[in-house]
Amino acid sequence: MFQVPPNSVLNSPAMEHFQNPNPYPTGYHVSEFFDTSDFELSDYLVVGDGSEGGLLAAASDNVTEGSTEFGSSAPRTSNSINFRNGSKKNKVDGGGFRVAFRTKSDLEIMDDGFKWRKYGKKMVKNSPNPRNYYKCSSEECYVKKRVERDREDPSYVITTYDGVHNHESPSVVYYNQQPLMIPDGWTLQASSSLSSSS
DNA sequence: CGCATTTGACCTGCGC
DNA sequence: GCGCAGGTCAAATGCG
Repeated sequence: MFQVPPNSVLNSPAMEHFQNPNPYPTGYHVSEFFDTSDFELSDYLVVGDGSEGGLLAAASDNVTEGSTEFGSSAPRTSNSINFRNGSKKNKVDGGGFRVAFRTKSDLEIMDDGFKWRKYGKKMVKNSPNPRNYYKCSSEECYVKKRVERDREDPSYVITTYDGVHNHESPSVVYYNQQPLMIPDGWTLQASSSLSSSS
């Protein structure tokens, strides 16, 4: 079931960006933007905001700062799967930050409220599973995401978002009309409190 | 027929 | 400078 993210992560500048203003509306947590009946959100990792070097925060028992792979015990090579800030090009498009999720799911395509266009697929070293590349199909929106299966446990899917949507999700209208539902174990913090607490 | 996906080629950065 | 690996492009293909 859901794990409670450490407050250090929730209060991080990147998470503030993540909750507000986009891609998700103020006050809602990301989990509410996935159909959680199909998968288990187990880990997530904010790996950079695109403006500073290095990791911003790491969450869950399996992720430690300095080891940017989710629960991997495999030795790292210089070019193994990594979530270094900026990756190889040291650049994050789409306005900003990068956040990665590790989710238990049979489905690699999850409806997060945005429309994505696949533009690439690549076999990556040290992993039997291909990595898929998607761009937001909205005009003037340059957010990208990468989706791949966890090589340690193929039942998990790792999704990495690059950037911030500059438009609202089609689902925002729907969610704004719904009563606020918070999954057990999650805390809800308004973005204003996040701002003032820093 | 239009649009999304596939997939091989190409580009770029990094380590040796 | 060279080779490797990740990321992107774009023509071909498939599907509704």
